[in-house]
Amino acid sequence: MPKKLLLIDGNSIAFKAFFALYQSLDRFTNSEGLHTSAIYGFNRMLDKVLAAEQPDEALVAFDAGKTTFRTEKYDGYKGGRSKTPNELSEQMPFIRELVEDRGIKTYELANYEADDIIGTLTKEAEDTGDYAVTVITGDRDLTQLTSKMTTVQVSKKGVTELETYTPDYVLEKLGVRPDQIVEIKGLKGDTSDNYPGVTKVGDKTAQKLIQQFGSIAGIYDHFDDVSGNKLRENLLADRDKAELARELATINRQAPLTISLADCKYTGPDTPKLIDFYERMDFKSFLAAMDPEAVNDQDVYSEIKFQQLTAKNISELASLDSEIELQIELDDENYHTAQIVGLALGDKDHWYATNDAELLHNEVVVKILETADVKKNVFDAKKTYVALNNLGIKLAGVNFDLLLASYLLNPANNSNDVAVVAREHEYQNVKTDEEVYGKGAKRSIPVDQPVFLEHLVHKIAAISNLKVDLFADLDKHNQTDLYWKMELPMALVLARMEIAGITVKASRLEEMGSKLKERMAELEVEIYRQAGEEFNIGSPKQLGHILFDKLKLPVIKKTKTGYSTAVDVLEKLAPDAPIVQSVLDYRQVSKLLSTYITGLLKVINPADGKIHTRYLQTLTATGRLSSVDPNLQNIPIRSEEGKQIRSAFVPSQSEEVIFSSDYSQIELRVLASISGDQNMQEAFREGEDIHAATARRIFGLDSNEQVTPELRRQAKAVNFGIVYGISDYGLAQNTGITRKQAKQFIDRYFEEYPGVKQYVSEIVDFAKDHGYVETLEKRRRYLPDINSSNFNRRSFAERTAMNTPIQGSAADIIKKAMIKMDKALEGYQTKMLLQVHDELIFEVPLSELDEIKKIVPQIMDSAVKLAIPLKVESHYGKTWYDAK
DNA sequence: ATGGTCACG
DNA sequence: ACGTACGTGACCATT
Repeated sequence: MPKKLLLIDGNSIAFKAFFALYQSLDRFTNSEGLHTSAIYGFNRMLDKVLAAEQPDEALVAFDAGKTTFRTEKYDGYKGGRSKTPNELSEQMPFIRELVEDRGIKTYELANYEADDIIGTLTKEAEDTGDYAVTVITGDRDLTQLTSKMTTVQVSKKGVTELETYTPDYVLEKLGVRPDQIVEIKGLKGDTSDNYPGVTKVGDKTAQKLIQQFGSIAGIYDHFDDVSGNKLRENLLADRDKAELARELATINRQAPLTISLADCKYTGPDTPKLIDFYERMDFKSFLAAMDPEAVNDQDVYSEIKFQQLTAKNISELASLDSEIELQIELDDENYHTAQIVGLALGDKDHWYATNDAELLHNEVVVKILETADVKKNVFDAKKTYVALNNLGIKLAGVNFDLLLASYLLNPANNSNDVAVVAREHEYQNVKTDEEVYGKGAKRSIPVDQPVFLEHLVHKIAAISNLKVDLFADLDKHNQTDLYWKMELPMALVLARMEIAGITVKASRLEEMGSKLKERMAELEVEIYRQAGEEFNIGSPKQLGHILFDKLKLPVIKKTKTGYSTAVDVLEKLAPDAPIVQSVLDYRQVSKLLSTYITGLLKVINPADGKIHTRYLQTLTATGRLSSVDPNLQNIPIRSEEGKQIRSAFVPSQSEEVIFSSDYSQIELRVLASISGDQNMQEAFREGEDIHAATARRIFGLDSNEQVTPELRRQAKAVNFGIVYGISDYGLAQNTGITRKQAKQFIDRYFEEYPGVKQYVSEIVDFAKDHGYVETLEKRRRYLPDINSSNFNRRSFAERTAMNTPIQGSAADIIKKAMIKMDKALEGYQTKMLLQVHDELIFEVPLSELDEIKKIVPQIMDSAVKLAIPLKVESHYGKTWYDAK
């Protein structure tokens, strides 16, 4: 039996694998943001080939670098190729590691390509005699190595699909012998490697010539026999090119290798290393194939023993550990109004579940829940607090919140489904709610079925299993304080605010609503009159038809689906046609009516006349909160008509006021502080108007010169632009100046604020090196696109790298303030009700007003110590509208 | 379900 | 040359 030798062209297979999976590039990333598509494809190929070949010796050859003996011969060799995408090059070191962990030798040699290494080794094998050689490549050129002893397999689409070349197959497919392939290539050249052959000679002519003459030398030896004048002319003119091309195409089979076949023993995988590698790459299917036992424990949905909790066995709970897992199951997302439909709790050895919510009132259960010394591990602490509070139970002792921890580790892992989060962290033994309850209209909770209780138990088991790992990961990220001192206490503070709710006067909204309805009817008539027909004004499609087809107004912007009718477009058209202004007015009124009048009226709780929003603590990428059902963070303020909505937001008691404090310019202060820019810090320290100060600087005004409102406006836009991650295009778009002017402004800005310039470039570098950015309090955001070869994705990631530490640190600051505030307000009747990113809103009894006026700004000011002071402004009044 | 629009910081 | 300002949620029309 001849020995089996397997030789693989590493670079070309990596390329093929990468582009085969290019569509799914985003699906193949590990938890650290590394792309893994080519690694994955490469490994699929290895699996298949190793199984098929069972080689005695194996080697994967790689290209050593850009310059080789071929580039010395011909400058342009492989010139004009676009750069290897970063998403691929970042994977190359891992492919080598993979290959070695699988027990296969890797090799590269300066000045030579992988082809030449493979060619030289096949020669050694053939000279030795007793070998069967298989070459795996993505490059057809290697088929020239085909011989009796050597087969070449070229990957087709999908990488694992291989086309096998034997000498017979080469002859059948290309019409020439393997050793003549270089002759063909000499004649026709190679566009992908960027070298020319003979003019006007392609596949067909080259094949005919070589079949007739055997080689390029043969053509010129018997030149008289060549037919066709034009062809003869070209052959004569391009003889040098043909000979050079032949040389370039020829694989060097005498490369000065420092290894030989004896060094290429295939040893099989180093199993522990390979398992570790698969784990780092998040390759679950490969892992499962390697180590089915480890997987059976974890990766398959398996039974968990539990008891149904009943009035009879409920006393057993008293003997549970001092640390338990707890899941309260609700019938609706909105935990303020939802009903409890199930409950699971227990410790590692004893799980209990029930669909009888009444059992929550049992004194044994209440005692456990309200005792802080019994630690609770949950999924979504805030939800759990509120749901239990609805029953009058004050949950205490929350320890681990799987949702919160997962969000802090990576804010992209923020699903509100236990199973989705658990799977992110490699724990599989739990199903999603959708898998158990169904989705959409079919969703129903099988309250009377064992599957339901089983599902709940699997949830708490997941929480229990992930606790140690996630705490360890938080520690690795230096996020222990972020979790314990900021986010976990925050959950309770937010729960209190949501439960408190804000009183909204329905009568006031209704009164405004009827006026708006009248106004809308008037505008409707007016618009129909000007359009000459009736149509649905709320339909961008129909409106576009009226404005641009019927009335022939100029088209300024298009959307994917048709004409854009967005405000900035309509504002440009308004001077030309009165109908446009009417449409703008109609839009404003209709927005107020549907979102803020009807919308808010729908969510006033009839029991207490209040609105209870839900803050989503684990949603945003930056660490901000968001607010839903309803969103109370976007109540109108910019237009007077809209601002009136705020007059319906009132204190819950008479003799109280709405009190509001906001951070002034918090994001720019954060920027001044983290960038260390002395000029910007000075402006803040001197208490200057930052936009005016910026205008002075970038427009070079003397200290006694007035900053005009226009200059201030422009400077303000630049300040905003910096915070958003500036680009000249974006700034121009937003301010209506030219892109060139925008660029000048930005350049001037960076000259005047050199610290900011340095910060911007350093933070982007940091992101490129680490794959993430951090806020003041170590909140982290991963930026998988930061090294993308796609300009758009990369640019977006770069802007995000600049913006996230600013926006996120501002979010950290107000969160800290809120936690301190909650403590400071103990013993007061004053209640913190709302948070709107840089603003806190309270209801304050008049009797406490004087004190609150001092306490609130003092706490907000001292939330963190920055290089420059924070500034807080406060207002109050009878309604939210009047707190200005 | 998705896209357009518009409300907020 | 590429074609964008950062972060959100609700409503409506359309598919």
